[in-house]
Amino acid sequence: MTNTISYDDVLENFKRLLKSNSLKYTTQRELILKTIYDNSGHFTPEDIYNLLKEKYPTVKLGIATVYRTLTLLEDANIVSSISFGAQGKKYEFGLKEHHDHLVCLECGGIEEFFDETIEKQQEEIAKKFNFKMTNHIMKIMGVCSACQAK
Amino acid sequence: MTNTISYDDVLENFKRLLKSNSLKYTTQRELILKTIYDNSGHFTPEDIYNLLKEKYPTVKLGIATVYRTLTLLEDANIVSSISFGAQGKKYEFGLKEHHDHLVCLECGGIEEFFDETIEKQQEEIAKKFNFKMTNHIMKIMGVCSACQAK
DNA sequence: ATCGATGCAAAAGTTTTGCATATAC
DNA sequence: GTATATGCAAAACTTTTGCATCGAT
Repeated sequence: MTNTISYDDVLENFKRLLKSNSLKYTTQRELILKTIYDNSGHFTPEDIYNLLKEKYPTVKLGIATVYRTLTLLEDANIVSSISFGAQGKKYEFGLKEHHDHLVCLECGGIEEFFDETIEKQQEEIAKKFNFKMTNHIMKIMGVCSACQAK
Repeated sequence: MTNTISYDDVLENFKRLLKSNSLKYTTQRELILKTIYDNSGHFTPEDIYNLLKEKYPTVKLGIATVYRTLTLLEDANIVSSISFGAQGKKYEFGLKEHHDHLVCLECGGIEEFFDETIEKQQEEIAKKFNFKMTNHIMKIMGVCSACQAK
């Protein structure tokens, strides 16, 4: 699923956000944001930490900073988190087109999809329960095409 | 959402399961199962531990047993677990009619619903992706009717 | 009497916090 | 120069495991 916004725009927005909150623009914050933007996957804080350690061995980085930055980015609605069962909480770039997930129980892989019928029906349900919907999550669990073939 | 089976039947099935696997029927296992059956809510392992400690102060019980029993019950498809965001993994009785969840972000309350259109559409999506669906989860997050009125 | 279950405490894993230092502004 | 961010290590949680003992069969 493609991102709806270019990285330059994301970065500019992020800088503006930092400035308006008297927060500082640091190398660590930029790299964490870039990692989540570039990789279409879904990452745990530790995944991101390891990826960055490997890719930029010279940059000083602590796991605490990853946690702190993810919280910051989530509050700013730049990334979103989602719990994938036993695997724990994962983060993904939040400014994609809205989509839901197919989670493979064999390989842990995640595919994304979007379905108009389901989107509409969710609104109907919220209305029926007089529920003010801010977000929704739908996950289909099973065995992906590739793993069935194994 | 009502349970589709009486507690007596649940207990009988559980005893049969234990027997056929050379496992033992213990007070702790029965109390944990009963707690999940009786309370329509969604519990963390610690919730269950605290509830039982309070209700049956004389029964010896360790948190490890709660974890072990929940794993056992989940493997046997008697309870099911679901991750509710930051709140971590929660367990609920699994032999209810199938349903999905409305999660209130204000009060943490959970309402259940069932929608035929969504069920059908999920099967369509799985088919489209050649995905062998074993389970699915859908959560609508927002503010419940009661909290909007506050 | 046997074999699995339990509680406890230790260990492993994950996330948060305090603090001295480093860095952006 | 000042205020915030960072890394590190310690602390706080959550979940799992090893082991001696207990209890169901």
